[in-house]
Amino acid sequence: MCKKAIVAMSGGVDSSVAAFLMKERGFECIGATMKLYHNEDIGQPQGHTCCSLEDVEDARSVAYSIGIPYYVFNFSDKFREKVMDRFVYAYENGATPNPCIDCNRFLKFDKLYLRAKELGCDYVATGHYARIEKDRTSGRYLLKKAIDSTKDQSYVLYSMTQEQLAHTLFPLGEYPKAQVREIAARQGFQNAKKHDSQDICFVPDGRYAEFIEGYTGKLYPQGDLLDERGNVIGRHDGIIRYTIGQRKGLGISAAAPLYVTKIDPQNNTVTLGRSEALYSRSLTAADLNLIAVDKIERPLRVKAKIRYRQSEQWATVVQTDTDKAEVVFDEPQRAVTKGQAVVFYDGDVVVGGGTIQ
RNA sequence: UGGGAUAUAGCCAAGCGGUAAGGCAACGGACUUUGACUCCGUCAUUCCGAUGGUUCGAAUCCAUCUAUCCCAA
Repeated sequence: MCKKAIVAMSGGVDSSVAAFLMKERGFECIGATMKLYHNEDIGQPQGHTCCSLEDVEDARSVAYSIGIPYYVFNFSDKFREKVMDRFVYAYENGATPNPCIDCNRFLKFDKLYLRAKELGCDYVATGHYARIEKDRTSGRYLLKKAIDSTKDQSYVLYSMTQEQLAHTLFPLGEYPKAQVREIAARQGFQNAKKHDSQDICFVPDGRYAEFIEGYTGKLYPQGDLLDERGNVIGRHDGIIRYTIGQRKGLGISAAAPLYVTKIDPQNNTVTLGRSEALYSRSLTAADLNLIAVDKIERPLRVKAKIRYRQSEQWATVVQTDTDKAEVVFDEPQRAVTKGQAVVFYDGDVVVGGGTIQ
């Protein structure tokens, strides 16, 4: 008998084509959109968010046209707890979160996966650009980069467990983006020309600091802007508005551009320095998740990424605890930022990753 | 009410008689399924503290005024 899968459908092109491909491959599919938040909660009366009414209608339309049942699941409580609250907490503590990673970890491959099981499904399928393969020798499921390297999303999936990988399918992993759009157009999907999403889904205008203030009802007080020696050189507009390596919006005129080099939530200060002051050679990763191996037995040579869009850099990883690792780069890296993810690669294979401390 | 110096865009600053460099900041755009970085573009046309003067022509020379700084009292 054929396998059964839930396809996460956001209303966008990618997940629509993913659903189509799943159906083509003979899976018994259920289309599902996760209702992650209510627009009132994020101060958006309407508009382009990843689960707006408009998106739900796009997803429903596609599901109907390919002939699969379609549901909307209300996961807003979980999303609030595991994505938005953590997002706010990170900024309040001087870190810079990546909510997409949390959404994958706690919603798509946890909450949605559990729901899939309840509905008798064997798999969760999504429109991510990445590949999953089973390694014959180790018996482990491997997470690999997408064929289309320009769209590869393996970075935001590093937290996936073996069980999750065993029950997840990424039908787009083998396709270039252009071909995905062609398929959508050929199938006559109404969202075939819809623009690629960007920004944080629950902060569609990109003004995340305003979101945090609206969400928490708090105001984040101004504080001192410090130079490298600790001298006060200006005022900042609240610690949540800054991230390591940031140049814009500091308002301080100097001989050379200044960048944020340190954020101190205890003293409510932000330190500025020159570009050269931003480089560091090592970092500590927490929340370590390993995919290709069970444990890093000895110092491992990898290529590592410390942010979503960055070329990989040679590094050596030493596991120091079950969920911790030390990473030393061959070359100093610019703006290593607390809260962002570091992901280790061996060629196309994701070895694992963690959260930068 | 002594002597000296400086006054150019939000900040720093070039310019030394021929019709306002550059950097920083700011703003706009590109890039981008996180925040950044980066890249591209814009940014002194009642004009160079004010008022007069010299000159074909002045931010550039001269005079006066104003402001600020330094030294001496």
